Amino acid sequence: MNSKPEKIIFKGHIRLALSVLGGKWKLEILYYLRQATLRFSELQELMPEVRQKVLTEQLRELEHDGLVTRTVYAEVPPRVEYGATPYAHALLPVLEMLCDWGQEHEKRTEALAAAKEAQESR
Amino acid sequence: MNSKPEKIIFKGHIRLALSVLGGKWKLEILYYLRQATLRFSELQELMPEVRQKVLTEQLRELEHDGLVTRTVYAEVPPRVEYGATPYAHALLPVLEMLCDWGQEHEKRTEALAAAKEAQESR
DNA sequence: CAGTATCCTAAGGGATACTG
DNA sequence: CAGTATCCCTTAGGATACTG
Repeated sequence: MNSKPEKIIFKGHIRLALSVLGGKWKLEILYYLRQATLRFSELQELMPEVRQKVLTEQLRELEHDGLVTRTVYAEVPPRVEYGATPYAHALLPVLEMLCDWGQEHEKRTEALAAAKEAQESR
Repeated sequence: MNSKPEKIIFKGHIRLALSVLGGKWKLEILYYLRQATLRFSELQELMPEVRQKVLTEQLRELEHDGLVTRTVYAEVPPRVEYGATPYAHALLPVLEMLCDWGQEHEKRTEALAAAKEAQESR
């Protein structure tokens, strides 16, 4: 058996992950679905900048990739609820880290900008 | 002070992170630079599918966002080395998790496909 | 070696309108 | 309510060629 401790990351795996998560709003959707199922309209309210069409598309793709569940209630008016699957939940820590990093990055960028300004007004 | 334990993720932070890491090859580049600095040509060999122009662009953007360092050695022929900054290193755990997840996802997808086939030949 | 300079294509989304 | 159906447009990234 190959017991090489070397960490081998197959390019394919990053690429695969990116292909699934690459949509502009997918991570955000998953984040909103992390704890509760939400109706389509609730997601829309949370993300007003996203067009219905696009939101639907992204949800369909996430569903296809097994990250969200879609439950249709045969009522009038129709009700559709979206939830996160276990596979999506496995992604949450990643999301949180990404977010923390984004926060750090923001701080850093601001600090840099401030420093630059100070230098320019010198 | 606001001691609300509630986890607030500002949309902006995911979006910010995505805007920095969104390039098609950026995560992969960062991965290759995780341990050692590499020359431009070495990166090219590692990622033959990426055109020079694109590789250059992605590197420039990463540099601009403070994720990679670019060192030019005034030699003939020119030598340029790229390295990862501490900010990039803070991202490595995320990368690894993403990768692991990609691997899981692959397995799952294969399992699903196999199951489907079995059912169809029934 | 490590780039720029052009040109071009594909596709992910955006905007608006219509419907079961 | 929760979608489809169109049309359109930007832009990231690909292909090829040229240079300090």
